[in-house]
Amino acid sequence: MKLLTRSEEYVLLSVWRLQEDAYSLRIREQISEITGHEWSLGSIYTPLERLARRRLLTSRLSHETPERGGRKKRIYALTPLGKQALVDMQTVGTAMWDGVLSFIPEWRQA
Amino acid sequence: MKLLTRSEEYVLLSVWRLQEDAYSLRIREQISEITGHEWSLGSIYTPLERLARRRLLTSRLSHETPERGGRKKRIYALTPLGKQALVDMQTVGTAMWDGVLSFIPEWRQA
DNA sequence: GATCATGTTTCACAAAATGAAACACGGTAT
DNA sequence: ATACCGTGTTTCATTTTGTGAAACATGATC
Repeated sequence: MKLLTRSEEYVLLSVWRLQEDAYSLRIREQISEITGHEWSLGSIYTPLERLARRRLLTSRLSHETPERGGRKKRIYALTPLGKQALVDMQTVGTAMWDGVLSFIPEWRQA
Repeated sequence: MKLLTRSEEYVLLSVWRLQEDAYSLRIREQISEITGHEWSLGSIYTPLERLARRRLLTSRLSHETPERGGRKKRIYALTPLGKQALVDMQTVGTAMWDGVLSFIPEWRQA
C-alpha cells in the first residue's frame, strides 16, 4: 500500500464529494475554499494525471449540456481503488494521531 | 498558514508522542510500524531539518546516559508553532473529509 | 470580428522524497 | 592493540512531486 501525498488526498476527496461536478476548476475552487489558500491549476492537474495513471480515478468528457453551448468538461470519478486508498489513509492517519490526542487538553472532552 | 506535507505531518506527530525518546532511529521505527512500510533515513532527516528551519521543532543533544557509554543522541521536540501546525492540519483534514463520510456506508454508524 | 468567459493542456523551474553510502565512536572479542 | 559490531548521524545524487504561468480552444456577447 502506497501512501497518498497531501495533494493526492485532497484531490481524491474533492472528486469524491463533487460527484458529477468534479472537473478541474470546480475541484480547485473547492480545495482552495476548504484549505484557505489558492491552488494553481498545475497543483490540481498534476495529481489528477498521476492518480489516473495509477487507476485511482478515471476521467470522461461530460455529455453535452445546455450550458456553455454544449461544450464538454472533463469529469473525474474515483475507482474502487481510489476509495480504498482514501479509507486506508484515514486509518493510518487515525493511528498516527492516536497517541497524541491525550496531549491536547482542549480536545480531551469525550 | 502553510500546509504540511505528509512526511512532515508524520514526523511531527511521532516526535510529539515519543517525547524524550524522539530521535532519528526511533522516529523512523515508529512511523514504519504505524504506516506499515519501511522509511529510509533520508525520509526522516529531510523533513526534520526543514521543520527545524521553520521553527516547528527544535533539537538538542541528550544528556549523557549510561547507555552507549554516554554517547549523545539528537533529541527533537515540538515548538508551540509545531503543535499549532498539526492542529491546523487536523482541522483542514476534518473539513475535507466532512462531505465524504456520508458516502461510506459502513462508517455511517454513530 | 474583437473581446470575454470558461476550461483544458503544457512547460520550465522549485521543492520534497528517497535510497544508499560515508562517517563517528564506544563495546567486545581475539 | 586491532578488528569488527552496534547504534546513531550526516551527506548526497537521483527521482518524484508541486507550482506558477502561459498557451490554447471555443462559444457567447457586444
